[in-house]
Amino acid sequence: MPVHTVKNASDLDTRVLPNLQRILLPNLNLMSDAVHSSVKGKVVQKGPVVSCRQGDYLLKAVIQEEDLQQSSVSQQASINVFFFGTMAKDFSLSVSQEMLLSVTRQKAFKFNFKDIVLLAGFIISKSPTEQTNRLHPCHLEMSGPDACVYVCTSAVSPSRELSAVSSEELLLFLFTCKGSQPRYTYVPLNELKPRRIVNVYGVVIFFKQPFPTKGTDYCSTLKITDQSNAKVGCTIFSERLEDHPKIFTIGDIIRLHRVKAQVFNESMTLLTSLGWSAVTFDGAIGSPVEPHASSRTFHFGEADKRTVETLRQWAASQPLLTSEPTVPLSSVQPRMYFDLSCQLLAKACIDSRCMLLKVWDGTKCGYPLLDVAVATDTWEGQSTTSKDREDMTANILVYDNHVEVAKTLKPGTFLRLYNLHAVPQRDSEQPPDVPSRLSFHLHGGTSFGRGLRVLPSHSPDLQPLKRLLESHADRAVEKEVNDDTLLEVWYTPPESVGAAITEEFYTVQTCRHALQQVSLAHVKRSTPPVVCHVRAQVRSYKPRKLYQCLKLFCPQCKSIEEVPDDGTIAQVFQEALRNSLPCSEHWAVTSSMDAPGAGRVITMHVASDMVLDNTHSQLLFLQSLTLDEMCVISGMHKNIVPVQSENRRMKLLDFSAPFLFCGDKRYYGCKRCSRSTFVEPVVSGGEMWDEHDVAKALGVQLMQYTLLIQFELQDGTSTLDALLWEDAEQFFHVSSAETSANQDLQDKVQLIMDRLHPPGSITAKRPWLELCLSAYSVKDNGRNRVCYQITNTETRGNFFTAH
DNA sequence: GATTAGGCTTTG
Repeated sequence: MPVHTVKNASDLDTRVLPNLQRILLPNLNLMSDAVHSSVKGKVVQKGPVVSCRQGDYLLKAVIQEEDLQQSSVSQQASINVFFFGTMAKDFSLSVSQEMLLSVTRQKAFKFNFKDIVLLAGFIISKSPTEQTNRLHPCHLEMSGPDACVYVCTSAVSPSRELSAVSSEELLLFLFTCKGSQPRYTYVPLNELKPRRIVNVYGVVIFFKQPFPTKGTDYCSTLKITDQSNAKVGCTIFSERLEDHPKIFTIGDIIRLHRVKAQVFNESMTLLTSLGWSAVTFDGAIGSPVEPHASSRTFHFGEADKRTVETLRQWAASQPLLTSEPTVPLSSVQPRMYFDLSCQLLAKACIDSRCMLLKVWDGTKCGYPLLDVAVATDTWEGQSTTSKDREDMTANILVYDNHVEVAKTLKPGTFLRLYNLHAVPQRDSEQPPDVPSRLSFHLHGGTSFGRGLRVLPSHSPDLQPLKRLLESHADRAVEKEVNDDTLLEVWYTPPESVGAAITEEFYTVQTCRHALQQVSLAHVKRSTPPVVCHVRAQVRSYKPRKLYQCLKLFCPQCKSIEEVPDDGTIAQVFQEALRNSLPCSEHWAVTSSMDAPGAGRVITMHVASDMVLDNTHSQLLFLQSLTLDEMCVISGMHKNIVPVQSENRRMKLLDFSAPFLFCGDKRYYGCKRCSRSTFVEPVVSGGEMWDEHDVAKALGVQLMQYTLLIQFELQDGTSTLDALLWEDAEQFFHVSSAETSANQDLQDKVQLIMDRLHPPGSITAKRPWLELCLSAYSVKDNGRNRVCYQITNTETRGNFFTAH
């Protein structure tokens, strides 16, 4: 009993469930044949998913008949629908409620951005609330195995009001709506109301590592605040440790979705509710706004980035929120409690309730350290011997609940230990003037945030520590100190040693070539054309600014162009304003309006064949508008072609600007292969046009978006420059065209590049990649040159998937 | 399937 989505509203009438009889809601009654019928309507109300008895879920919605004659009884046009079980959850995720937007200009009218649903397999029951809610005398229950829902989401469907709207009103409307509604609204922490399910942002002012509860879950407790200065405790329950928010330090920023406000001990608290999610960010101004997600899929966009940046700015001005820096070993004083960032060198089991961790942070403790005697064979990772390093390694006794986490650690991993205790161990025979040796304890329990956690290797606050450790490792190499442990640990890529805990990242070949792996030196000696399998690391890549990887490719003349930046495009629009004399085409209906406050007349042309169509599917030609205005309008309307006039005829803009705007997407024509003169578009009404149809109708050669990156690969035998181009979409699991308009996908590509080649990383830290390489010759100035391309390869790993 | 916990005034 699934919830299906369809693209076009017309599919609900024609393609979907053709064997069922549509009943108009006013005609529906208890005697109607529910088995062979369907109903259709817009979703005018959607309630939350609530859990009811027997562990079932329930969602109530109201749908309203659309296809009504004026005379219909309005009370019977809207009906309560109850969705049960997983269908309730699916429905809640797939469907949005009708949004009414009104524009006043002499008269008010409304536009309905709504989801339309087609329901079948329902049970018709008498509505017990007919008298109170004044809706349909029946309600529908969607619960049985035959229940199914088809949804057409976010269709801008012309209400009667809209179809009566003139072009001028449409233009005005488009200008009045500045973009679409935000996906989520966030409640300031001082405005929480009990029992409400909310989304919030906050700066972490206290946190505890997750600990097992007496129930089934782990529990994280934290306290957050925001610009309202309200301080709110949060309790997060989840069975899986990895689902808990990844908080590393006070001052980190957290975004919580679907948490429930509740009063406890007279203060407001937040509690995870059904479908909750948490995303955290580093709190430092200027560090990349990279989300650490607690769920595998989440939405993250420009608005989130701005919110995080604003919160960072605010937090920086609050002295109490700036995170206590971790204390290096060199600054540790006896008896203090402190947080330590370090690298694990070795570990040993003392007993079931105690483990010994040997760590270093590149600094030397000012106090003599206690050495804990452990049998050599109980160490994992080598116990140390070098006198030099003995002064720099600390032995940490980890107790009770922390043993569970400590057991999973692998030498080489970067760690943070919270509320570590420096305990002076006084030897009774020691003279009082001799300083006592320090030992370090991570006591049992989670009070004061006690605990330990693995730091991701790309964590910004790890970078100073890594530089320090790297310099020690380098010095050890220079001095040729025969101390393999240190070097081995340092040069073991955390990606492999810490794989189980931190992250996994690798590539796989998707081709069926049964090829033996060869070295890069071997590839270079081979005669093209040839396909090879190699194992290599990324030494460097370019362009480093990833938006520069996105190119335009003409399938006709094979040329590759940069994607013009907004400055260039805005310039083309400005120049076109000069050619704003009215033009008329016999095939178009033209209307004009004053641009608000700009002393300019904006003209809109619609192909006459399309005038009677659904406004959303029309191909619009707009003249005399700026790029900014175009961006606002294109967010609301599919298929807009910017035009200018020349000798009273309509003409396309220079091809440095997109010839077509479709929502967020922009499409370009090839300067060489497109007709510069305007071609009358051959249109037929009713269809939804895509960029290919529009290009064809206008005589434009459509440029394809493509990703192009040049890698410098290395494997110890040689280095080699290889392009990632034709199979780049497969490699990154994205579509180039979608990526051009979608911040999430751009972030995804960036995230993958950061895994392939972590910023600031040394060679040993970069992952080894299994790659399929194609070598081929190209003519370059009359000479043959060998080129290499990464083909048939895709990345795998737990990088986030945006949706 | 609900429940869990609700910092904290540390200690091997």
